[in-house]
Amino acid sequence: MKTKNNNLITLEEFKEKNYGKRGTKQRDELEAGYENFKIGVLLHEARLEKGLTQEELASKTGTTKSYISKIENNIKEARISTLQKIVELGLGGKLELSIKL
Amino acid sequence: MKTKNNNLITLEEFKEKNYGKRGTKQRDELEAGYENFKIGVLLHEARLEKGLTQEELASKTGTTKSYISKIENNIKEARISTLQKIVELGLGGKLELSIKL
DNA sequence: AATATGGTTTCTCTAAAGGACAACAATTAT
DNA sequence: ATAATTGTTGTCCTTTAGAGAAACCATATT
Repeated sequence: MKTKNNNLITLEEFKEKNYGKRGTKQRDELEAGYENFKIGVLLHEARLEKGLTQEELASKTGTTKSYISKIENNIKEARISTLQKIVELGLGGKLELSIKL
Repeated sequence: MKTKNNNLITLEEFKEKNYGKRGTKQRDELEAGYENFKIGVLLHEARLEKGLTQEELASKTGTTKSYISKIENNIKEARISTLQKIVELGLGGKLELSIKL
């Protein structure tokens, strides 16, 4: 039996790693949804929920795990169309975008 | 008195022009929210609500009206960060993004 | 007819970013 | 210890965003 979620870090660990502990400015802004888009967190979260590795997600989408990693860590800003592809083909989900006035 | 909304085409006209009349495949997909993001429509709609011209929106954002036009017509795919800038600085709104699983 | 306004389209150009590949680090299992 | 799995990071090449300016079209106004 193939063990899943072996080395998958938790969302909390991920957030702390990238944005610091709760209580710090950056982290609070993230939780509140302010600041720049942290699409990486969204994607990371969604991937965890599906129990997929970066590699699995990548292969489903025709991209690479390194690229997935960079998106999740906000090192690269993926195109909307690319995000869409990843979310739909890779996660079977839907990317939603709206403008609040 | 400066007349506003002179030559602003309506959203319906805009959609019909770019995606065809209601009942056509492409247009129906648009209305249903499927297919690629029609972020252009969202932006166009938001701009109309604010009663701004492309030029006004452009100058507030430090970009050009030709660029705004291209985004609205899905000729260029704006970066998320750029969209954010336009929505926040230009329209005083907020760009929202989410992943639905 | 001419002028003004709003929008579309075409062109050129360059700095920036997308995205792939491979090597690397870190954790866990054997 | 070592091998396997997951994720990160450095390098590299190619594509494109986005600026800038211009011409063009449509509609409305004088």
